[in-house]
Amino acid sequence: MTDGADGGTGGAVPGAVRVRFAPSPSGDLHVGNVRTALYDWAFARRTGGTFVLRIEDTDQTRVRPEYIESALDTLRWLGLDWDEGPGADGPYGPYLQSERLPVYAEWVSRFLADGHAYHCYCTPEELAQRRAAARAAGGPSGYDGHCRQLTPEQVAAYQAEGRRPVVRFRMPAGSTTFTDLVRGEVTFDHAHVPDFVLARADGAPLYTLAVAVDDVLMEITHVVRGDDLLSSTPRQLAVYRAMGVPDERFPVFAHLPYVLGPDGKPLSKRNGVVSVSWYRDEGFLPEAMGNYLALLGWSPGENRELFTLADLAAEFDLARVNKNPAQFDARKLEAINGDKIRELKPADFAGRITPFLARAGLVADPPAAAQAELIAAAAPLIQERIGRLAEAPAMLGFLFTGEDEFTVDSGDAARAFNGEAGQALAAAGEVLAGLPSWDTAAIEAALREALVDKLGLKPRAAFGGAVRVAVTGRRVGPPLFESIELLGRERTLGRLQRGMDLAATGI
RNA sequence: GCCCCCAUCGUCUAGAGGCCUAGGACACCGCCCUUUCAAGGCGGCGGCACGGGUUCGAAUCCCGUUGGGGGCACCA
Repeated sequence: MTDGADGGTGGAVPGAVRVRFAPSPSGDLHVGNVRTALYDWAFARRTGGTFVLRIEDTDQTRVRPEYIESALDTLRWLGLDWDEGPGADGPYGPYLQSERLPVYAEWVSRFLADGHAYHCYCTPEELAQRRAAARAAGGPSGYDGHCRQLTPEQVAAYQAEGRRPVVRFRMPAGSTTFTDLVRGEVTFDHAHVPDFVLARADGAPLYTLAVAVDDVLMEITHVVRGDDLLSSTPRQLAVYRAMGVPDERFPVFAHLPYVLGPDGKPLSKRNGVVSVSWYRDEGFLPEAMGNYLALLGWSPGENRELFTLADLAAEFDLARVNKNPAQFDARKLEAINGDKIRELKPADFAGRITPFLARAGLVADPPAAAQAELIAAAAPLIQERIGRLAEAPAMLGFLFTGEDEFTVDSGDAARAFNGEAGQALAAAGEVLAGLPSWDTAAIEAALREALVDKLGLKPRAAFGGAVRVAVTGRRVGPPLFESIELLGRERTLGRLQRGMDLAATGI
């Protein structure tokens, strides 16, 4: 089907490839869905093809409209732009299956007319009963073809009972073999591919119909999707044939291995946090999420792990996709996130933590000019100290908190305000009060002389203990001297005094 | 039960018969650096699921076992 000279998986004819990502909006996109979207996108970009986004919202009982918007949001956030789809009209739209119902209805009646499909009057109870019996007998337990050749009398009888029929596809005998770009050659005997339902009794089309019809009509050339759909592939191929599509024009399939939850079990709501939007809210960068997810089943080789979306678009190759499932590991994600955070230009980083500071109520939204200035000055102090943007408020809160609201962490205070704390705080206050120039170097020199040289404190105790807790409220935070400079003399002295009071009263 | 898929350190992976006494990353543990915490540097721990073949030679090929996953829906 690709007539390019190399004919390989990574070098199809530019412009000829059409790949689609087809989420069902019945929940937030989880890391597995997004990994699939990422590979779809990367494959399209790598081959110079078209990336199509199609929303599979045929099941009105499970679909929620708000999930469509959140899915689009998540893809945009990651930087996965689509060439056709919602908000990007193309020649094959509409791209919401719920807006394509007449198309499916048309194919249902054609299949009914030409014998590729038939009405099935079996009730769910009857099916369940026969399924159980078939399984007990040790055979395949799919639909048994009960309604394949109903006589007009039988049909009349069922209708007289008030039964409403579903439409089933008449799966031909034989077997299906296809070459999966990830799995290799796969064969299914049709004894295990039962006649499946195309449309419900009320006429609503099912995935089995819509997916095949749309892939054909939208001229999709590559179906790159999750492994869970591998065994449904023979059904799609059979529908293509029924539609009259010649074999050589069938899309090529590539089934991606599962992404498992942190516990090694399949993803589900009960299985840890796997919603991508949750990670966005926690301060993971889209760059990190994209990089990490790409690594779940693919590798650029040569021990390289850090790369950009652009790199992925240039290098992604389905032939290098692993066959085995990958377990999601939030710690590795956070490690990569830390790397990506440190790669940011300081101004960029400041801009990224700002929304988190605003959400925490530390600055206005948008920040006042003075606040923005302070953010810009303070951001570099924590850029290599946090793994998630959401950690910024705790690290910088002391700078943005008014003196009447400022509090000291009681646990940290208990550990820091001991023995010589009062003495150290007093010495620090004294030397800082008379410091001629207020800058980091001068502050450091003065505190070193007062606390280390004169009081004999170890640097660790002098700068990691009482003074730090009194000034910043916590034992962990940005470097002390820079923090004091940014805080200013007046506020610093006030906090040292409060620290002395606390130390004296034994908190 | 029947069918299909998968199998390298705890996790993600490199590895496409000799380059492997299996490399990297995360995590973990030491040490160094150091104003807390990080970051960074150095080192350590740790794996080819098992059993048969094929081959001069197997993590790499074949078969089986075991284990895991998926399907057998009027979900996708």
